[in-house]
Amino acid sequence: MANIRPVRGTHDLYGETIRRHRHVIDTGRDTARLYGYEEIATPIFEFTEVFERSLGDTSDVVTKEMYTFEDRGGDSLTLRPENTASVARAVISGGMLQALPLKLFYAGPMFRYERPQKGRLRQFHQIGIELIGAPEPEGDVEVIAMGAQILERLRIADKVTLEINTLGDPESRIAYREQLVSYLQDFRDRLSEDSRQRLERNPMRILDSKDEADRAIIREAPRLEEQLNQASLDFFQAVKDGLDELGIAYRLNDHLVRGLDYYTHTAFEFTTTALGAQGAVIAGGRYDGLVEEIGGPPTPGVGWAAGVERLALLATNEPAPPRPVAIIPIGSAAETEARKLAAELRHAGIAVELAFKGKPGQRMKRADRAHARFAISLGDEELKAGTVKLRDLDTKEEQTVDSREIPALLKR
RNA sequence: GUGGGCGUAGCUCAGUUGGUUAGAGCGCCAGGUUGUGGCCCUGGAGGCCGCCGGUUCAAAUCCGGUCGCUCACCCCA
Repeated sequence: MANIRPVRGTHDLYGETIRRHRHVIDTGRDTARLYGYEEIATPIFEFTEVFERSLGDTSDVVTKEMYTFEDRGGDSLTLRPENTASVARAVISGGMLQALPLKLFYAGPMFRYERPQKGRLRQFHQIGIELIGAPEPEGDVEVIAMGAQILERLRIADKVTLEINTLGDPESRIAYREQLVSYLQDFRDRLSEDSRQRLERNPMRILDSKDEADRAIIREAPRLEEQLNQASLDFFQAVKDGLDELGIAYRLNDHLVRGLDYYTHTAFEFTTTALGAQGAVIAGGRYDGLVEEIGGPPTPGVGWAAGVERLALLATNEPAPPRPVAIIPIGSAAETEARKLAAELRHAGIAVELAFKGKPGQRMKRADRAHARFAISLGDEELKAGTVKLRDLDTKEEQTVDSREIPALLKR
């Protein structure tokens, strides 16, 4: 029996789990609507090049986490590990850059070849937004505010902390990186093995190392904020002021970094301590160099992605599903009438639970299990009189009513 | 890729120093109740004890391997 199973790191979603999942996505989508963001759905796979160019060929995602395969035509394709690159590609492909700024929302599955653990899967789901073509810090603020509002609406804002940092503009960041590398070179032998590799590939990541020895070295390292030019400082200040205006609390974290060159200015994460080792539930930042990197004109952008599974693990108080009405025919003559009534109610927008078979007692039990609010029963007597019995399953009150009144009665 | 924990019914789990037909609770199906649910009672279905091999008169139990799940590292949502 254990022979047939889903692929490692993938899950079937049903019942309670998918209800929570849907709740997260619906909340995100509706909140995006409030901010004027339009939904976009891109394919779940792209030419491999799209991700290689956008994520950089040294990043972990590209070097060991992509689901890459060759199709029958010999093209190298990759299941999307994240959606920002796809959206940027779509925006270029579709000529959408003519009308900036673009405000986009997406939801869908992403794929990374990793060992699964709590809050981490091979197929997982993200919702996200991208604000493309807005260079202003007000854009960063809007995007962060939307994330905060989604957390509020999910009623998990109290479990999550917003952390922000700035990487500065390209000039500041490049200057800092050189300074950091030259500092760290002196401690090369004392760095952890992981960090020695990061020194080549992604030195800013070392700032976020969990290794004790690394941390000691980092404490004395030059600070990015000391390298920021005035434009970068002004930008970051504007973002912070904007958050303050909206009453959005945040914590500065100067170890919060992004590795790739096209990331600029703001980096932020909404993190929690409630999900084991996976702290980030929403993560994003400004990526002013990305669109150009994958072949479009220089175009600024800012956005974030949120892990649906992670949010769903936190948002355990999703609303109860709406309760249907059960129809219970008694005797074969009533079956036809029951089906007609069910059709009528369903066309009136009322959810109906109608069992295909069973004795009245069994059907009543089924109604109960479907959490029906009312049970409508009808047998020979009712057929003759043109009535049905309407039973309130919570109070057990039962009344005989004219069957023509039913839709109106239930609509209330 | 590396390390820890765990694999017995759909689910949560018992199962003594190896010893007959492997159990419970919940859930499921049916009956008690041929026109009325939740509670109760009775009965039933459902297990290659993850898989392969070894030790033994005898293995769910001991040993080896393997597969899977899970948590953690790296990295990330």
